[in-house]
Amino acid sequence: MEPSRERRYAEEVGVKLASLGMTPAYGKLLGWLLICDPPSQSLAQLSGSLGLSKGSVSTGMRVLDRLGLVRRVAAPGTRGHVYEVTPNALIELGSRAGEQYAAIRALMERGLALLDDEDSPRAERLRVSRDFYAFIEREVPKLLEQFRSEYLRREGKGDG
Amino acid sequence: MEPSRERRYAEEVGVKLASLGMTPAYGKLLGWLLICDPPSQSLAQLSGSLGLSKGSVSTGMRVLDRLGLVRRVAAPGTRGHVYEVTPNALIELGSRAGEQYAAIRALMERGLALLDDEDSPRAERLRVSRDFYAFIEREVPKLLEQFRSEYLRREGKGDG
DNA sequence: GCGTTCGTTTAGAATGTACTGAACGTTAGG
DNA sequence: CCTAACGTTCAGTACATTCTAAACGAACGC
Repeated sequence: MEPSRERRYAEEVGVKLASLGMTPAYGKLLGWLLICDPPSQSLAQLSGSLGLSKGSVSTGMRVLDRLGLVRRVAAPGTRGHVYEVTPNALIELGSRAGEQYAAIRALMERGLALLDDEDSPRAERLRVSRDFYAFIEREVPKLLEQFRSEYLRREGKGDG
Repeated sequence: MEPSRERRYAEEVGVKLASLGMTPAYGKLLGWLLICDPPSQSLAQLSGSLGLSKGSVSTGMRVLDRLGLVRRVAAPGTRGHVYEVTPNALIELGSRAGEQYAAIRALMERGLALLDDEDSPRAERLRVSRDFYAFIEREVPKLLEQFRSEYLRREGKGDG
């Protein structure tokens, strides 16, 4: 049987997120939760729809949960839970990029400390890099805040 | 024999860049070129200093070259070439992040197209994400330009 | 024109990663 | 208490990646 368009979309998101450090299976889960109907699904549903083992779904959801991309909610009536993507999941994801920049800046500092003379021409390559990442590190949070106030606040949206 | 501080630094950079999609060996090469003395080194020197095979260094330098992080220069006198890191290597690297954002935005668009009604509440999660990445995609180039004019131009630096 | 040095390419080995499947708690209803 | 549904954990396997080593090509000095 041909996989559905929705299924293939989840697959694509999985591939993309894999290239960003997540595993394909976990990215697939996130992709599916972005478009699935109903938007909240149980472990069994996810496992079935995506052809993943219960184990993969279980650990996958835990990982996504700890990253703040997904959340468990108690399912009313039936026992057990149901998972759904958080409204700002991908914003959360994008915001995290800032940490990477900080790590690189730290590496540049360490490199400079290694050279005899931080002011020598030889140290130029490291100084420029450090200053660049320091700049990014400083500006990115401002950018995020700008988006929040210009967009989210204007539209009166929250993340529950 | 205990590895030198420089060698260990290269190693660290390798690990970090590996977490960003590069392979450890290639990241190691870049790390070494950031701090080594002399700053331009031959394939044989790199291979020896870092304990990598000639093959790894050869392909690694080609990859780094195509990414604009490193360049070959003809060595005067002796036959053969010599490699050095470009002054703005890590800036180049950081700037490339913008492409990732564009790819994610495209994915969000595709997701929206998959839903029956793009304006439905169900589509909210995707709309917000799309708008966020579009915002970032728009703002990041401005930020890079800002850095160039405020820092590089002020200091009168170029990348040859 | 040969020998030597420099660099590239590729097959293969070693290592690491992602996912499954099955065994194991846990909770709730009958 | 017993059974069944639900979820978690973990050992093992299949797969992919990374690096090496060795064969190969190209350029220069003699």
